[in-house]
Amino acid sequence: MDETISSTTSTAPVTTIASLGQHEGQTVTLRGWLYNLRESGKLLFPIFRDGTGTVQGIVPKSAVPPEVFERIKTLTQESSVIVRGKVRADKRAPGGVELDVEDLEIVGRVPEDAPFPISLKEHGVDFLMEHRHLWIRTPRQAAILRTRAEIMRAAQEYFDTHGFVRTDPPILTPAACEGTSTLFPVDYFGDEAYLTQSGQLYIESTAMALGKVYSFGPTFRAEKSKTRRHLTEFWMIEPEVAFAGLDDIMVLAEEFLSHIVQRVLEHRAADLKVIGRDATKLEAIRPPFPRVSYDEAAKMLDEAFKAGKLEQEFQYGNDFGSPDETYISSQFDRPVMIHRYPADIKAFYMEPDPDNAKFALCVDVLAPEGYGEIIGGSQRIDSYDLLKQRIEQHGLPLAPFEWYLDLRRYGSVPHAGFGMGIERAVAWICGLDHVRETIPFARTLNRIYP
RNA sequence: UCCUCAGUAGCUCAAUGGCAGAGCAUUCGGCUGUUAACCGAAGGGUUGUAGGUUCGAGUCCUACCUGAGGAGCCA
Repeated sequence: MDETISSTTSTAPVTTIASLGQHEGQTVTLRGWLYNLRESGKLLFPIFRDGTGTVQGIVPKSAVPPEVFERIKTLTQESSVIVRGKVRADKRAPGGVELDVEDLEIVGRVPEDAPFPISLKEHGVDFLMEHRHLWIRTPRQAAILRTRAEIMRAAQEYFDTHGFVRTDPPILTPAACEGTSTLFPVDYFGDEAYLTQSGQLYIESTAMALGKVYSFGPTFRAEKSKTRRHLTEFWMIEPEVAFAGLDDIMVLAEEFLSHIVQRVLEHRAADLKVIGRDATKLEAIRPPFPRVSYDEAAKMLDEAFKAGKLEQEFQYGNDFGSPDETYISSQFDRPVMIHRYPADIKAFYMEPDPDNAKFALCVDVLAPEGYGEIIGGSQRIDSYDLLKQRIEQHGLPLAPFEWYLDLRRYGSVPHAGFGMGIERAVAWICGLDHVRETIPFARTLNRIYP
């Protein structure tokens, strides 16, 4: 297919815009779309994009046949094209190179009376989300999606090279995992099933089979949350480790996050620049991360309130609110790990702190710059009796958890793990103000189109 | 679920209760180095919906719809 499409216009080798730097002085073929067209008299400046980047072409009227000049002059935004041209280094070009266009073939022409809806000027959120399928063509959105892919790749790479086996839990589940969040119900041949809100309970069982495991897939929350941090469908990567405690997974979390950030800095520096992300803030992301206990964090919030830096007084014993998290994370230049929350406000399966059973052996990792919680994890209860007791205390039925209790009947061991929300991590690493731009098609409270 | 804000041309926004406008996009014309190019011209409107107040409503009032930001809850 590619051969027939490119051969009609050009016999020059097909390449991508991102790799034009290696083709200086050569005549090449590009396949892509017209991003913008500027003109100055007998000079045309078409800007092409191909998914790897953008490059400006230059077309002097005297340099091409009249019909080619006219074809480019009347080209419409986002028409698809195959271009042949000579790569030339130019200091004026943002990417360092320009293309002296020799010939151009139109593959799919956008009609004048129905132009591409997304102009280079500003647009509102509603309009952009309604045209998300087209919005992702713009350089900034493409850069974000490439960075998301890099983050996902780096996350998997970390676990794959550290002895973890990927074991993905089911998406259709018979009951709530934690009994807290609101779930999406689906009809399962006449029975009610739910879309998973976390694969954790399942990977606890695969960890007992394989030692170190992780899962990576979509999760669903039907909460009516309407903020810059919430999606109803989001991706989570969750490691679970047998014979591990809270301290082990805190070390794991800081090394894991540092690896991801360093990979993005290595491989996606150009995209970070397009996005406008201050990379120096990311360069500080290396172990060790600060560790703050719930009690210490509560003290920080107390002092901040007294100093007038927080509007609302923190009530000891509660979970931190968004403004609280923002304040705490703003005190550090790298993610901060808050550990040992009160057991009452945490999930039923968390191991109590042996030093003080009021607290749970759990950790939340708050990203810097006010991005809030990106990781939540804990050591899991390994005692059969205690786990059973906790299920009952939380008013949950035992029957759906029998398989989960089996893990404590047959060779139970201390184990721990965490989950990282990919979209929040992407939002932080890219410096975005909303998670809706971190995923190709965001699912939010009020939007399921396109 | 609660609080706040917004809805006017395809898009982004103006318009003291008194003739509905600009920029971008589109079309036409000009310009040989433009960087969201620029300059000139043209076409483009049931002001979210339904009521109400008024001589007169885009503007004021009521209800509803839609969206956004935040709270709660969470990753």
